[in-house]
Amino acid sequence: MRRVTLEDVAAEAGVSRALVSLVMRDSPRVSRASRALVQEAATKMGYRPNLMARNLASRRTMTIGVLLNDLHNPWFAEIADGIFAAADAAGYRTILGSGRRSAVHEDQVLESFLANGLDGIVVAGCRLAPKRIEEVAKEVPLVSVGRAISSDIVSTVTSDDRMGARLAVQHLVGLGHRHIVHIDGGRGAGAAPRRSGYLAAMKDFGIGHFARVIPADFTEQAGASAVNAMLTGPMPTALFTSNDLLAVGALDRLEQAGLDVPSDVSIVGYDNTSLAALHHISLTTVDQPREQMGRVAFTALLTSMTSRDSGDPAPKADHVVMSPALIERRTTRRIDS
Amino acid sequence: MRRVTLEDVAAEAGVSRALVSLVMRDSPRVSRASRALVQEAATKMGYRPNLMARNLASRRTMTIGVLLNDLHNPWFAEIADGIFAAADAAGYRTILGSGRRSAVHEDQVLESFLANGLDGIVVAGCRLAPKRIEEVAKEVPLVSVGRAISSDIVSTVTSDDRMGARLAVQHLVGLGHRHIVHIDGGRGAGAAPRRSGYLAAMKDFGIGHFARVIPADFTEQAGASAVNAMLTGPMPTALFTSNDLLAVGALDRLEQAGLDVPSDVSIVGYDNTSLAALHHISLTTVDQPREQMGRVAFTALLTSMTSRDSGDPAPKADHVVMSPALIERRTTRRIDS
DNA sequence: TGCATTCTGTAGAGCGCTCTAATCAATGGA
DNA sequence: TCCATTGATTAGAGCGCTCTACAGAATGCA
Repeated sequence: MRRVTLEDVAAEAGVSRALVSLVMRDSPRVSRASRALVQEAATKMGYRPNLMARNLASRRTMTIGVLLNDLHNPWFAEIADGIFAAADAAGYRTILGSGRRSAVHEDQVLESFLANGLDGIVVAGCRLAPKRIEEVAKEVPLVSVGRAISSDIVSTVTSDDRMGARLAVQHLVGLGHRHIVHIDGGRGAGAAPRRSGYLAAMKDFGIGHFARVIPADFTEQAGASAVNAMLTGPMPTALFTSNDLLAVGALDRLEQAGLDVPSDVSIVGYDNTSLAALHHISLTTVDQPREQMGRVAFTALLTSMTSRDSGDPAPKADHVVMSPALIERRTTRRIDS
Repeated sequence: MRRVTLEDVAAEAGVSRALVSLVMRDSPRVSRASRALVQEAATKMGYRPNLMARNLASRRTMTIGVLLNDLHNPWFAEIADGIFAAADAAGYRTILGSGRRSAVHEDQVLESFLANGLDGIVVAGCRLAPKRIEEVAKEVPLVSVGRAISSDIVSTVTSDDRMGARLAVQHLVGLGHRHIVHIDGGRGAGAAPRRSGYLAAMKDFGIGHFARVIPADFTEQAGASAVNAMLTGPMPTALFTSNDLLAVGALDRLEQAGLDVPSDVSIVGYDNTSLAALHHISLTTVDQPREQMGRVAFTALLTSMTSRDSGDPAPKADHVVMSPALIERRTTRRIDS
């Protein structure tokens, strides 16, 4: 039950190995007749090219690796959708690795990608040190999506988180809110610019003195705790949280405390995950064009891969920043005055 | 900037290629002295074994492929967690492929796994025809998780969906409900046994005449529509939905119609996804031990892989069925009588 | 001391494919 | 008719590693 090889097909078809190889790769250099002959033999024998051998010999895999930081977060699934679409169109295979929210695992996955000689790598929401990411990028084209890295060898695709935060504040201010508190995302990807964007916007709208940041991280639990901490003092009229999970946690705790959202408190989340869209939650939030970000990330990677192929000097890394958009749902309301 | 190879390291260390190879594979057949010598040379030169070459030569990859039907569904992330844990412990690498909810993509991913010569494959919630899955299983050890397949070459790990449905009905009956309607999952994995389990349980509890199945599929939208359809007639006191998403959709539509859950209608979902656990939703649901299922799936795969290695006749496929458990939260309540 | 045994290390033939350069037949132009 | 050109095919040398002998040194035992 040995697997069928090129050689077997060649023997069956009565031609050379090289010719079979050419046929398998759709080379235009073979005659119609022999192409048909070989193809027939191949299908008859159930031949399937051995990619390990092919990759080894050709030194390319036509495969990219995508490192997702957390399989549990729908954000990554949507980024991946965009990458898939673009990679498919360009004839690249895609394999996924999960970082399991840990730098150690992320590193393992990258090592494995490298050892397998993949043509390119996309890291999504990667937590690894920028230095490490650059190291990898020296060996193989790499682009980072969702996490900004200032480097001229790794391209990045992000959305403008400062701007997103501003949109959130602007929306709330437009509804008459002044007392707007930010629940922070700690070390999560994008949390820092969202925080600073919030602070800047508050100041710009002349309500900087109301600004207040409650430390937390990207979990529902943290959102609930943050609200808990606020419950003792005077309640703000609005909350802007660094992601949707925080918002949901906050929402829950508020209602538990007998406060109504949005009558008593308005909430704006961030990410527009499928969670926010659930009618039962219906969270006003800030959207990033995730699928598009994935697509653009692949495009950037492709540029880098092809220029490396053609031996050009490494092209200057590209840093694409997308625009976020406010999605208004049912957790925000004009303030009763 | 050529990558450093075994040969380079051997030259640097002044030993043979074979010795370096042995050191890289931690063979006990090398002396302390030469091991140290080689390792030093390797790290100095930044050597990293080329897995394509290694796999080609050794005819094993120490890597398994995991095909996830849908990256957007948290169910898969949790199954994957279990597989990761077990595979790590056994020293296997794991790569992921997404089926993107389509049989075509699933097939592509499997083809790619095969062509890459992976040692084994786990398919999770795979929608491909059983016949096709068996075909693949003939070439490489394969186990299916979350989807039952009656075959004696592909092992399966599932949870007892009929039993899960019975638990749901039993819980509701225990709370005094009789008029319990089932919102169906259509062709989704597990939907059929849940439906038949529901029907059987209703009959067993002597309330078969109340049984009613509303056709739908595994989406929030379908849950809402199903409730919509019910709104015209007399409302049941309880709903058992084929998954959590359906439950959330139903929940939303009910509240929109002015009915309170659980005061007016109780709801039991299925899957115990993270969604159900959100405090804001707090759905009573049926849990499957997903992580454990993933772990067991890998174990079954490992059995199959090792016996294939040692040339034993293919072992009889194993069909593990796990027990579901009812998770009581806040969407069910004793009926007011 | 002699011989079997164990321990280390190495040569060299692949693994299944690609790729360059060469071969050979057919074609066309002068 | 001859030679350059084109088109189709092939030989053969790798790609970077593993693995099966096998060789030589060191050890044990009688």
